[in-house]
Amino acid sequence: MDENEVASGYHGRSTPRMATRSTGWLMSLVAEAANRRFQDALHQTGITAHQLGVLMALRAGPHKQARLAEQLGVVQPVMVTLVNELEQHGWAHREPHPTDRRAVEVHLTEAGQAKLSEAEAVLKTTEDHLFRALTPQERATFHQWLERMTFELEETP
Amino acid sequence: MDENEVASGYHGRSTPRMATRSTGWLMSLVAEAANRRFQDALHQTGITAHQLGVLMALRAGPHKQARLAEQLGVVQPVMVTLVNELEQHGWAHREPHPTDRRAVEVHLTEAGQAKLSEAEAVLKTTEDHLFRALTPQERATFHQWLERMTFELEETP
DNA sequence: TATTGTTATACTCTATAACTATA
DNA sequence: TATAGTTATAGAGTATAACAATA
Repeated sequence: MDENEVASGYHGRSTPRMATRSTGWLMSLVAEAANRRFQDALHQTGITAHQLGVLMALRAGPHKQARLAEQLGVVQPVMVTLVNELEQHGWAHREPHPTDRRAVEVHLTEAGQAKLSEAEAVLKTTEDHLFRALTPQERATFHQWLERMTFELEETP
Repeated sequence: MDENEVASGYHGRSTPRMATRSTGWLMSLVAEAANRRFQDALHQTGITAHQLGVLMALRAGPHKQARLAEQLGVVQPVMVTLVNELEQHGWAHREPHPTDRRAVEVHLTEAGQAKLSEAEAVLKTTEDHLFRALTPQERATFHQWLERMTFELEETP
């Protein structure tokens, strides 16, 4: 990244210390590093972020595949692959839908629940490490500010 | 996104208000929205984030293509395409390297400088709008905390 | 022998189309 | 007519291989 870089949605690999770093650029940089760590941490448990997203949705109860795709913001063909993967790992399984014979109902298995707990524990550890530069109070304030920003983002796109 | 989602590097499209949102997940969410806005803003000026990154690097002076690729963290074939695009727009041009006959030297043109200024102005506006939920003081503190986090991230990967 | 630029190729992710079956 | 699931296909973005010219 060059010396006069500002927020651009683009991040180079090398990040020498420099004078001008806009807040938005910094945030993207940190978030990118965070996502990388989260994904690495998940990788060690053998699950992907997408797969984990499905397991999280399934914790609320069985879902139709189409509902899962809708909730997670992916198209149906992607969800087919995801549920296939979950079934191969034994973390979820398909059952015929009780009332709609077109649909399948995706269920969370016990192994899936265990993997879910494992993944979330790993993510919590990763997150604590990520925010270790902030005191608990600072981190709470940081969280509040992010909440405010998302609120505004949702109100006025 | 489901109700019990935590930081995972994955973000669904729909984001209903829910109880548990980890700080890391929130930050990724906001950063993702930020990047989307930055890219949309850039799109209106007709430049991509990657192209802008190259122009920013070129502001410090002419560069070899290989150095540009290195600095921006892309492989050389990608940089070939990027410089081609920049030349087509007239924002940069290749010249033979004065001492190394293998290399080309990429120069920023006046049109490139103008586009650079235009893009940065648009990004500044976008960023101000993005952080409008924070007071100037809060934003300054937010910035400091991010700086601290990046410092720690660089120290202990 | 290593580096520069380039082209060609492969791979990953995601998006779209098309099809069957049910509603 | 619309929806659910699936398969096949296409596209964007990125990574790798191979090459010629030069260091």
